[in-house]
Amino acid sequence: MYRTNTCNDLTSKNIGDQVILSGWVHRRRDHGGLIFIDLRDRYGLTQIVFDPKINKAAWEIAETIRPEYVIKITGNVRSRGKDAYNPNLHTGEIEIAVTEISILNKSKTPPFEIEKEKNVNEDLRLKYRYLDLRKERMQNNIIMRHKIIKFIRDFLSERDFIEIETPILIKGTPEGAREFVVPSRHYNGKFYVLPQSPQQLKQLSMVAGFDKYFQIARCFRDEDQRGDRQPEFTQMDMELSFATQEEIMELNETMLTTLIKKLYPHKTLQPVTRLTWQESMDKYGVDNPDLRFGLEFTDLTPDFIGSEFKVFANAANNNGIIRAINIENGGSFTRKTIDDLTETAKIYGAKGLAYLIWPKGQDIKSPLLKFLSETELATIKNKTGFKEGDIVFFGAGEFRSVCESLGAVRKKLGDLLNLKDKNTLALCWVYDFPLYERSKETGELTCSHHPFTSPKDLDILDSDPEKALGAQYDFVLNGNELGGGTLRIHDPEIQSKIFKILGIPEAESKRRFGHILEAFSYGAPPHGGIAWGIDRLCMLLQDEPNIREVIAYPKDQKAKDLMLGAPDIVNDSELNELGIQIISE
RNA sequence: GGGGUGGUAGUUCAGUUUUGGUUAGAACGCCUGCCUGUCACGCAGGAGGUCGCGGGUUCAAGUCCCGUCCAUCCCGCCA
Repeated sequence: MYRTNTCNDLTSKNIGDQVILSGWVHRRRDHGGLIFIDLRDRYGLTQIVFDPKINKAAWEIAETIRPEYVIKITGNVRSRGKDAYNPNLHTGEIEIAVTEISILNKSKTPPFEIEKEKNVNEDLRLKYRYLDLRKERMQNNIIMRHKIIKFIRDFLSERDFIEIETPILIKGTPEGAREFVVPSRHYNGKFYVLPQSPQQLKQLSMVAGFDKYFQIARCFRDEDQRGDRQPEFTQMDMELSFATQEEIMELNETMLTTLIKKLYPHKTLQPVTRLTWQESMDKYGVDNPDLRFGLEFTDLTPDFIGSEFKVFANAANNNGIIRAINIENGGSFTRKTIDDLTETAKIYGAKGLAYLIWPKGQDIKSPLLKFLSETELATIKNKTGFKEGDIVFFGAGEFRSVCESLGAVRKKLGDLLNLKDKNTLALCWVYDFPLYERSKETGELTCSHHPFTSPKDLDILDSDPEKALGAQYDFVLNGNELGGGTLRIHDPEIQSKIFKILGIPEAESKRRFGHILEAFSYGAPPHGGIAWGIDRLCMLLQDEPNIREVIAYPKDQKAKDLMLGAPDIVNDSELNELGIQIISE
C-alpha cells in the first residue's frame, strides 16, 4: 500500500492515527537532530518529521534525501503544538512522526526550482513541462480548466444537448486561416486538412436532426502565434436548430454567468450589456470593448464641417469622422505619457495624436489651440466634459483608422490608469455586424465572419452590400472576444446569392461547398450557433497573461513542441509511401 | 513578412550608454560541515562562466563596430 491519505487530508482530528503517505519532497529542513520535510502531492503539503530517537535508520535515510525525490513514509499523526501551527497549510496543525521510510525514486536536481514562483525562461519550462506542471499555480490552472469544461458539459447535457465528435481529418475549405495539411498514403498527391473549427460538420448535424449539438472541440490553424493563439486550441462549439438569436444569446449568457458564480464566486460580475456593432465602434472604437471602464468617445464630426482647422475639416467634409476622448485629471500627464500614447496611435495607422491639455491652475496648452475658434473650443468642453485638470485626445480621419487608433489609445489608457481590475468581469454582446467588409489590399468584398452567415437585410443585399447587416453576435469578456456566432443560411437560394455577391463562380462554390449546398436542399432547419475559445476563457478567469499557462502541453511561439521535439523529420520509407519528396529544408 | 526589446553561473538578474582597463558580481539553487521545533529554518565554507555564435577595431572588448542565430513583445495574418 502506498498511501492511506493524500498530503492535504490530515488535520487535528487524525491525531494518534497511523498513516502512510507517498509524494514528492518539496523542501527539506535539516536541523542536525530533527529533519523536517514538506511532502507534496497534487492535493497539498504535509510536514513529516524524522527524529533519530524514534527511528535512527529512517533518520539516516532522510539525511540523504533531496528535493523531488519520491518517497513513501509510515508514521503517526501528532499535534505540532499550538506555537508551531502553520496557518498557511490545511494540514498546518499536525505533522507525521515518521517510523518508516522508503525512497521510491530519486531525482536529479531540477533545471529550475519547483517550489518557487519566479519567472523562468519559457523555453526551459516547456522543455521540462512535466516539471513545470508540478508547480502549484500550474496544477491549479489545469484543475480549474477541467472544472470549467465539466461545468459546460453538465450544463448543456442537462438541457438536452448532445456532444457529437466530429472528424479531425477533413476536407479543406480554401478560405480563412491557413490549414494544416495531412498527406494521404492511399491517394498520393491528395491531402486531408485538419479542421479550423467543426463549422460545416455541426451544420450538417443540424440537417441530420440533432437539434442541440455541442462539442469540446480541438481546432487547428496554421497561422503565426500570439499570446492568445496556438496552432491547436479548444473551442466550446455549439449549434441549435429552431432557435432565435435571442434564445442563443440568452442560453450562453446564462451558462457563462452561472459558471462564473459557481467556480469564481470571489469575482465581481458586472451586469451583461448589449451593444450593436455600430454603437460599440462609435463609443469604444473596437468590436470587443473592455467595459470595466468608461472613457467613451464623443463624436465631434458635425461640429467641424467647414471649420478653419483643416485637419478636422477635411475629415468632417470627406465622409470621415472626428472622435474625442476626455480623461478626467489627465491634465497631469507627462510629456512621456502623451508620447507613448501617440506611439500607440501611430502603430494603428494614425499620423499623430492631437490633444488639448489643461493642467490644474494653468491655461490650456496644445499645438492645435491656435487653430480652434472660440465656439469650437466651447463645443469641445461642452460635449466631452473637458475642464480644468483634464486632457482630451482627438482622432480625425477615415472611420476605420480613427476607430483603430483611438480604440488602441483607450485600451492603453485603461492600463496606464489602472482601470482593468483583475477581479471584475465585464461581459457584453456585440451584435448586428456588417455582413461584408472591403479588403484593405484588394478592395474586394469579403465576409466579415463566414459566407454561411444569415443576412439581416435581404432587401439591400444587392444595392448596398456594405451596409447590409448579418445575424452575427460576439461574446466579449474584458476586452477579449470570447466567442462568436451567427445564425446560418439554410436556404440554398440565398446561399447562392451570397456566393455571387462575393464573386465566387458557381463552379468554384460547388467544388468547395457542394456537399453543404446539397445537404441544405434536403430540408435544412433554420439553425445557428456559437463557439467559445476555451483556452482564452480559462486564461481570463485564471488571471493568466497568455493561453499557454492554461494548456497542459502547449506549443511554443514558433509552433514547436519543445518537450517532444515536434515537428520532426520522418524517414524516407514513410515519405515514399506518401509520394512526398523533400525539395528544401 | 515588418518593427521594438533582450541573450552574462543550474535559475533570475546587475555590470554594457555617459566611461573599453586588475581576478566578471548578487540572490536563489547545488556540494561539504555545524545545528532538536523549523516551515523561504539558521550559521560557516566551497564548487560553478566559451559574457549566444562568428568576424573586426584596439596595447586591451562582457562593454565599441559589422554579420549571424535564438528568445520575447507588437503590427501584418488569424473567414
